[in-house]
Amino acid sequence: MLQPLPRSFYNRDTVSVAKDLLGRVLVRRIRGRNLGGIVTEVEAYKGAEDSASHAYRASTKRNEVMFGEVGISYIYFTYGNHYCLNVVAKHDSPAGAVLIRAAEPIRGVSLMKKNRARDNLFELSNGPGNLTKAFGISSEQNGIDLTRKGDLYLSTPTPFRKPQISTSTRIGISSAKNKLWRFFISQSKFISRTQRVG
DNA sequence: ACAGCGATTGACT
DNA sequence: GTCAATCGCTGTA
Repeated sequence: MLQPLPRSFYNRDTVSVAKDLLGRVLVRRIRGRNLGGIVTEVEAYKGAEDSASHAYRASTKRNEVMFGEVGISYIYFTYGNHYCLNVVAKHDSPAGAVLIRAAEPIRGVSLMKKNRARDNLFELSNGPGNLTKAFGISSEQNGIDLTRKGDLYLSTPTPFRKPQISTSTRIGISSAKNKLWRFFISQSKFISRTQRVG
């Protein structure tokens, strides 16, 4: 039985949580079917100290969960097309979240292929927008408590070995480009496209 | 009220 | 490699 990661897991520095999420499993239950994927790529976003973060300025309708309790999902809509999944994670700071950018599908692959209208295993959840589409995640899942064993949570697979981690700058941002807050499993083939260096 | 653009993607040259 | 799609958020008026 896979138990959700506890609240304390997310009550740490955002960057530490981001790295520690690599190799964990994302679980999604949708209409009685289960989907699962090993997290392979993440990015950390902080608050007032991070100009690339949605929480760089004050709390708004969109980013309010980033200022709230840790272990809660933060899902936003972007580029008129895509949803991105984050987990609120921070310690002694007002806001912070980890963007889940890619995963290796391990359960419910056929449904993911249907959701993505694609057959290639490596293209199902290789990017934040693709991942949410494969897992059937939209703004309806914003604000979910990921420490409860519900329709969406993160857990530790068995067996679990801490993966080797590569680091880089974050993708698609126009400020704070110097921060090395993107982390991914070294050599993984399940990484957002053209970003596999390392 | 409105212009500009984004934590992206897929199609195309 | 390059670029359009698409709409909600944000800053400015």
